[in-house]
Amino acid sequence: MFLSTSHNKIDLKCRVSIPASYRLKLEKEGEQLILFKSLRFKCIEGTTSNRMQRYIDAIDELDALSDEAFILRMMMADSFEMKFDSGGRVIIPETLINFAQLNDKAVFMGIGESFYIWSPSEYQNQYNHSQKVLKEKGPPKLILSKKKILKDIHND
Amino acid sequence: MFLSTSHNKIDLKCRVSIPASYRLKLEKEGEQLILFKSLRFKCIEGTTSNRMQRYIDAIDELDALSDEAFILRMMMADSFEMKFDSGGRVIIPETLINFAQLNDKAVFMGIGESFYIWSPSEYQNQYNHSQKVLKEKGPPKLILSKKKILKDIHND
DNA sequence: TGTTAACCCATGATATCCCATATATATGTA
DNA sequence: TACATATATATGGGATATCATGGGTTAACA
Repeated sequence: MFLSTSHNKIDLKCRVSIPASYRLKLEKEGEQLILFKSLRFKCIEGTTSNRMQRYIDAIDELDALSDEAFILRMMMADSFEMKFDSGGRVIIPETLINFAQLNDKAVFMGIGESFYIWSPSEYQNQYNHSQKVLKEKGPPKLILSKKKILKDIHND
Repeated sequence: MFLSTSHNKIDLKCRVSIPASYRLKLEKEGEQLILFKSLRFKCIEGTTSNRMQRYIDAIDELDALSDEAFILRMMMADSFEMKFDSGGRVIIPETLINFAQLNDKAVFMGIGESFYIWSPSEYQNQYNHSQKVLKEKGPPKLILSKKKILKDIHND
């Protein structure tokens, strides 16, 4: 799983080190790393080629003119397969840099089957927001029920 | 998989570079590149010879006189097997250039098992549409088949 | 003989590779 | 605990290969 948070530097060549623990997961599973524009947030999302393949398979099962198919195709078009250099870095495509408004710092946030790459300021916004919700509404309930899990996956 | 988007130039000889990552996929799988008129959009569709073979096989499964079979045969008739030059370019057949109304620019849009070649303006339409849908309806919910999701939960 | 595809080589921009160094984490020792 | 050493990770920069593109020359063919 992709877990933990780390703040890494983006150098002048748009290179950034992917956290070693993320790399290890990919390596163990023999997976490629895919980066794409998040459908929900102003951030980059990273996941395995295997998981991306499942989205691709889903396209074939949809009506090609449906709204879902349009969005999924655009998601694929905004996806990139990453290659690591010997130091475990990747070059983040310009499209994604612009989309997530990244400068010289990237915040990696592991969320299980995928991870997010935020600009420090967007990350702070999201963090503050979640703290606020936590304070107002209390911790989420029923987090392990099957219903909730299905709902989460569908919203994913 | 075919992923990512790139804007390449069509020169005076109707040559255009196929994105290197697409070529790599074809090469790794020992596949030829097939281009044909999209059945649904004003664009060229590209895929592997293997996938095209599956379309052909599908015809045999259908009632020979059905509309579906007819449409698939029409698709075959306007399909072209591409040859690469030493620089990774192909010459796009005039029929396809006209069909997709291409001029001096081609937008390659990878969508997994295949890719589209759009004129910049048609691509922009497609992009705008998907952004509009995303904004109005939010990310698609039922994108992964239920069978797979249940299987994944049990495997977790 | 004219048209067009196939082949060849050139070039600027950029990604990839390689090696060096800095920082962080872990391990060992007093 | 304090400090030193070792190992893993993150970062910097220069050399080299690759990519997208342009243009010319030869080969195929009607």
